[in-house]
Amino acid sequence: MAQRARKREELSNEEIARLLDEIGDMLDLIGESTFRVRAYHTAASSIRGLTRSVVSIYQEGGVKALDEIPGVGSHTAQRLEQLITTGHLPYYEDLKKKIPEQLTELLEIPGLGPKKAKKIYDTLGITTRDELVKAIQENKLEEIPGFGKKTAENILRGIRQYEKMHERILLSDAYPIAHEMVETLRRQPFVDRVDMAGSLRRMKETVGDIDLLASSNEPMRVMNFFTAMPQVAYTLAKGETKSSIIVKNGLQMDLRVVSPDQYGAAIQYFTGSKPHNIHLRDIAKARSLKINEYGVSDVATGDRLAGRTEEEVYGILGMDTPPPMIREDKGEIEAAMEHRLLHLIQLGDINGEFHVHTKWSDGLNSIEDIVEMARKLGYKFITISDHTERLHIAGGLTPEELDEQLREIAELNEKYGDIEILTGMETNIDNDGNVDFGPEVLSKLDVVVASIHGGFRQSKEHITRRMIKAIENPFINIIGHPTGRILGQRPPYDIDIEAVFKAASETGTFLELNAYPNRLDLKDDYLREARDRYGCKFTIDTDAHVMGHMTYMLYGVATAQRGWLTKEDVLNTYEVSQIKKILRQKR
DNA sequence: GCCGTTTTCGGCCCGACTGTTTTCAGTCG
Repeated sequence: MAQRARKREELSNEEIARLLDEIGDMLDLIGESTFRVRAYHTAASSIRGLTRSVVSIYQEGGVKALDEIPGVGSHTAQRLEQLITTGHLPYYEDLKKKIPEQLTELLEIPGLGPKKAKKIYDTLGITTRDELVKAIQENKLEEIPGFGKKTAENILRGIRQYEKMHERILLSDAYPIAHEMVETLRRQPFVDRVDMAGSLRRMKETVGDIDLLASSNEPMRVMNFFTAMPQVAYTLAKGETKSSIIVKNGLQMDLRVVSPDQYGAAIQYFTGSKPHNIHLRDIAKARSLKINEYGVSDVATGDRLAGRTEEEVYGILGMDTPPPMIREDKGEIEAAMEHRLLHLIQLGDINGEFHVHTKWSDGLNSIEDIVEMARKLGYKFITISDHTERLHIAGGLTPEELDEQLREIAELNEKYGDIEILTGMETNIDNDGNVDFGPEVLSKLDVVVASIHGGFRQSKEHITRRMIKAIENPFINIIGHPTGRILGQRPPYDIDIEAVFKAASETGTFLELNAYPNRLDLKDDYLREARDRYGCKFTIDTDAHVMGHMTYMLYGVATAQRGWLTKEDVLNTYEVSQIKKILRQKR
């Protein structure tokens, strides 16, 4: 009994979201109303964005509180209650009996949707990708009415593409490629404007593909150029306004071309997100307006009213223009309507950072290299924060080595008049919540970052206790990468994040937004919640181990923007004298 | 299934491209 109760308690938001997504897919396969299908996916997506666990929301506020989650209505609320209290969901289990186990996996193949998947299953009894590949190779698929050789080929290619990279790729892997492509297109005389669009322009931590938008009076020339570039592996679709290619590393890249006077409407449309656009269209509709990628028009007269610039499109709806990074339909539309959008932090606001490694521990550069890089970035300060001794694998510093390092930093501070080098360390939070050094060592430093580097599988209570003990340590200023996730590799450790926010806020401990592209930890939703509900303050740090990593600040700031952070929320934007004063206040 | 400045019922964003189709369904974003 205790075992079952414990199991139920551990039901995570991600598990619940996956279950709802799966229900949506199954309903799609049996031909249910697309609106009902969408409702399940919307609910799943909404739950993924929550900072509080659905289980605790239910425990505190019951079904009513569940119903208040956006996109979750009374039906789903009741189903969630059933799931939470009994550990079972008969509705889901009944659906599973109707639909073969792996059939929903076929929906993940690009180019294969619910209708075709169902038809393939009904006629050939196929439920897995392997069976599907075999059927295509034996030319069985093209015999199905409505299918042909081309369809079979496309599905096979879709399967290969899926197998090659069904995971989303890191922003930092897509961004430079897209940037180069934009620059190349921009140089062509027949191209008017080009920009990144989609999740890339919104700077999401991972992206599924690369969306580009161009304007031109000669769209076909743009498309011919685009699909003939040397990077193209093959062309998925090519038209006058839209083309899709797969580039040689397996990434999909879509290019849309519109005429110059439609650019604003198009960049708005193709930036998304989808929920943001759907909400926007809803508002337009209520005002008898129609928005598409070519402009905003009056439904009654058909007159085109806006579309040249993005500001025009939002303006005609009575809204300010929300920055792309927050267009997720998480309140930004209401804020834009009421002219209360925040002025978000900008890359140029960053005066320096607090978490950089050198070859004193596991970094590759000298302190001086790092300082030179910081000057190149226009920083007013930089912090050297190497690992400490008990993190052996990272060549952590002993107290004696630290003293030596402090002497070197003092010399460099003499040498450079235009930048200040702060002394620091990234110390390890051990299994009991203690760190390597005591006050006699820590008090020598300007900044102490403390992070968890092991024991990821400990219980939620244990990890939370460790973390809070570190937060309560008067010498610890910053908690490094607070959830420990590595995108695409390791989930966050199980921690009571709200307790962490609360303790950090109460003690004046900063939470790091680690800008390293596979961390971006804290993530966007957490940043916003920590600031709005608990009044937390943050630092943005690259955790650079090579000086080139320091340019990752770009991704950190973008994530901060996605978390609605302003300059005031982030310590890096303050003057050095203020920073030193603020850091001393905790001791 | 969700939701409310037309609505507690009746809507639900909108258009491009492809393929197997003689007029459109399926898929995608």
